[in-house]
Amino acid sequence: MSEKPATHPDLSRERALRWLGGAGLRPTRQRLALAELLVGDGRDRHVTAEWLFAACRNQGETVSLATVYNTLRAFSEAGLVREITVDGSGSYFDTRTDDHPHFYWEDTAELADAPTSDLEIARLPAPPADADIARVDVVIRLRRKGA
Amino acid sequence: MSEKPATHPDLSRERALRWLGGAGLRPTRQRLALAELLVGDGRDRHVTAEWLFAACRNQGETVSLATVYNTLRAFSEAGLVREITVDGSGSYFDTRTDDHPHFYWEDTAELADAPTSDLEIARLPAPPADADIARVDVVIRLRRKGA
DNA sequence: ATTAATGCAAACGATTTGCAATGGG
DNA sequence: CCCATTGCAAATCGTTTGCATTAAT
Repeated sequence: MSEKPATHPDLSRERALRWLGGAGLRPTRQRLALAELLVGDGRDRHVTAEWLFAACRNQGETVSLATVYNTLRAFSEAGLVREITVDGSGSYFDTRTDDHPHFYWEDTAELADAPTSDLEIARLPAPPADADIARVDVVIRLRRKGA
Repeated sequence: MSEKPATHPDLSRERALRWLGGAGLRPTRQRLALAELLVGDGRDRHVTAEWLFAACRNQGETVSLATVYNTLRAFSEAGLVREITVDGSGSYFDTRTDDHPHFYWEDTAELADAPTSDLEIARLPAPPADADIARVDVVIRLRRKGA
């Protein structure tokens, strides 16, 4: 219901534009709308395709669900977002693209950043000789107390 | 094509029987067949439903794919296996049910145990006050060198 | 103009479910 | 015998794709 933008609208648009431009992606109307929802306020975000689709429509923008999926894949391949799958049903897209731990609420299926500074992996298993580590995913599954 | 059982057939059957019994699950013909494939030789295993289905048929056992799925879910709920989802398409079932790190080969989509002893998490982010940690999933994604 | 991006609807693959048939305890 | 388990086929869910239309550069 709240129509108040989180930050100055022009700044949000500006950020989205730079974000797309930096990856060499054409700033179409729908990409811009999606990008604004993702990085408009500069905060990190974990969204599902469905969520983004709904959010976009709420702003009055017209986008098809297929385009949301295709766009998220494009963003992902361009390195703008990172795809994370935590349980079989649906994946999340994280605007923060470096290795960092996540909290996952099992009851609400919400994904959030865990404080990075508090994770310290002292020793990581050495990869087999013919392999490089592409990335390390750490998901801390949370259960509400007294559930 | 190899018809040679990995271990003594009776021992394998025996193990499967105890495994099911310990969880209070009725040892039907198909559950027994699946259980043998999973724990018959005492080694830890990471299987997909499709793999298990195929493996079962190769032994000449008749099982429906639906039953494989339902049975894996039953095993999972009984705490006999742990379900792991690493990327959107399909989940793995691990016969080892404690927290431990995994290697994931991005090119072949294979999941394997990473040497546990080599992982050391010095500090884990503290869970929010109203939450308990249900489990911690660590997946080390591997990319073949020079790919 | 040329080429890429969009939207729809149909296609998809993994998993689940309804329900009748079967089989353990 | 009774209730759990099975199997099949149809249903579901998230995601992708083919292709004609539209919009960027």
